[in-house]
Amino acid sequence: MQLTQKELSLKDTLPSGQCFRFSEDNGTWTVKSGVAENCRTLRVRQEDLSPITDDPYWSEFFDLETDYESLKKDFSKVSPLMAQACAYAPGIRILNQDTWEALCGFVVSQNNNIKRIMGIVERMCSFYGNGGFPSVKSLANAKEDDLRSLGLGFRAPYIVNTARAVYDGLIDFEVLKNVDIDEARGMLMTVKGIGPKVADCALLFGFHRLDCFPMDVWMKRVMATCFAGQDKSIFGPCAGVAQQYLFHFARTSGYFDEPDCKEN
DNA sequence: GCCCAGGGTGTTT
DNA sequence: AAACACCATGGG
Repeated sequence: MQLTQKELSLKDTLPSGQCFRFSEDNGTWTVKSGVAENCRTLRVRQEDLSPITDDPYWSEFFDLETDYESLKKDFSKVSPLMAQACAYAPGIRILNQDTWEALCGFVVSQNNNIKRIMGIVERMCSFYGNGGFPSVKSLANAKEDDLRSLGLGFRAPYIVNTARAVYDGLIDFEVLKNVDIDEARGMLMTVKGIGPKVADCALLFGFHRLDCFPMDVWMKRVMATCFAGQDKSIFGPCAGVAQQYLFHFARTSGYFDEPDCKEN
């Protein structure tokens, strides 16, 4: 399979707040995914994406099966701003990540910034995962003080709660994958420390539920400013994909620095 | 010093 | 149900 930068942009996809274990050095990207001994490492450059196209695991990770050209075409009809967001970074894709890693990572993300999230996750991987992401069991048995020493702060008990809920079977990924989206959301939110935003991010990036539409501070800004009185339904059944284009555009383009953009 | 960050919980109106 | 304080921590 041939891929162009328009179809997959590493620089627009990896640092767009979906995943927290990647780095870039002189054009070479390193991505890690998965728990402990099953952790995989990808090294790839934009000029040669064959390490992704030749490997089924990474092809799925970067969601190569979904037709993003078709989605962007439909999104662009919604409004000029949506069209602008699609054109701004057309190579964004929704990552299909390890479920547990995504869920846990977005518990870390709350009231936090992406740079610091990445540092915390990296320290968690060193401390508990021998370089891979910490297993459910290791975090279910973790001491809160250890987690606080890694920088988790008030999120420390939330991590333990989440891990225990999964370890004890209260949260069952196989069940969550097969139930209605609102039910899945509700089940995740029974954990103290998982609210609507974290649940939506986990479902979008860890369960590949493309209709989930996480509303963080940036998306609240976008919707209030440019889609007042409307909701995710205007973007159709894959609204979560539109959300990622809007999120990345809002956060990196500077467009929303001075809110004079009502009519778009 | 202040405000913010891919928020959530608990309490007060 | 909507508004608010509070939560740890580092960067601007």
